[in-house]
Amino acid sequence: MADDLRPEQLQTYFALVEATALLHHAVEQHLRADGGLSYVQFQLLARLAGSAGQLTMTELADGVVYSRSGLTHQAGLLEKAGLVTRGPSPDDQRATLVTITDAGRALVEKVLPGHVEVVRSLLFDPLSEEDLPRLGDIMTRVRDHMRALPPRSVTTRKRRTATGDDRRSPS
Amino acid sequence: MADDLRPEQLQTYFALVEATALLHHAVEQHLRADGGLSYVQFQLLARLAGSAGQLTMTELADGVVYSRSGLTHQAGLLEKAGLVTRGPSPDDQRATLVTITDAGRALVEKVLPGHVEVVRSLLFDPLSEEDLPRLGDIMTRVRDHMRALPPRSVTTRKRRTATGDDRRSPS
DNA sequence: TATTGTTATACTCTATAACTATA
DNA sequence: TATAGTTATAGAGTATAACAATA
Repeated sequence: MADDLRPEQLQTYFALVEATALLHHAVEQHLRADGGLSYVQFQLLARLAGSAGQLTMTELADGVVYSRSGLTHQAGLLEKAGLVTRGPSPDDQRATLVTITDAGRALVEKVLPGHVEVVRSLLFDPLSEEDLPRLGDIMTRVRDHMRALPPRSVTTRKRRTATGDDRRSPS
Repeated sequence: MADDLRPEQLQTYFALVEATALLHHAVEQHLRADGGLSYVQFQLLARLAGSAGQLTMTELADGVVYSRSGLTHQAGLLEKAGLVTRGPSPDDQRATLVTITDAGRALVEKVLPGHVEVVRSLLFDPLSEEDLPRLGDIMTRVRDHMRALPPRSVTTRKRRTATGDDRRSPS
């Protein structure tokens, strides 16, 4: 299992993956139970609430969802729930402007305290005052590094599914 | 958006979430393209390869999957792909013993170098020699903290779906 | 009675491809 | 021609509940 990374690195990688998986899971649980939202949906709403209230689909997608259709789907769900509205953009006729509604803002505000509480109790509680800037600095650097590297879609090959049905039988 | 966490904490949280999301996505892309495996499937195989080659379903599930049926499903896929076998345990007649096959080991070994390369280039490249032990220490502490806290299932409420169909019409 | 695991089922998320329309 | 967005569709992942068998 220690192929090429030093044991130190491997251990760090595993700890990071497991910790963030647990955090993500806990946060999703809370958002679902407390607001009926998935994490992606929460991110979209939070982004809208933070950015003057309305964004175009492309702006909204950036960094949150990895495919156009995925965002269309999520935006549709949010719209159906009355949390956002969609309308044409005055600047660019091709663009769709997504606007957060009062209900959307209210939901974000309702959910936020609990969300923050989960994050604090799980992530920040075990950290010292020194850890915080270190972790922040490190992860910011890693994030910026990753943002810079791949042009957002990494080849998207044909998807051989080792575990998928081989479908050698005719039907 | 700065509800209760200090701006420093919020920024750290966001950086962590985005960086790990990007890392996770990149790793999944690679595993899928190079081995036809999801990340969960890879984790299961790697775990088996590391742990003497065979584990019971419950042991295997620990920390990887969050529901029994989910693991049964994944194990079924891996078995169908010839990467593991399942059989009764001699110790406990209720238990199912999952064993990695030669093909399973081979696949792990085939995929591992690329996996490691992705992790190195995305996560460790931008880190200094000092960052590594700091990150490792911090995330280990966070992980252990999280492992200790919740008994693995956090209430699992009724799941009100704000974005789901309200289904007020009698159907 | 508690635990291990499977089955059936349903739902959510995500992605690909084809398409429309504007720039 | 390139970009913005939608639609249709399909596939993968995960969870709940009901169940069978063993401890």
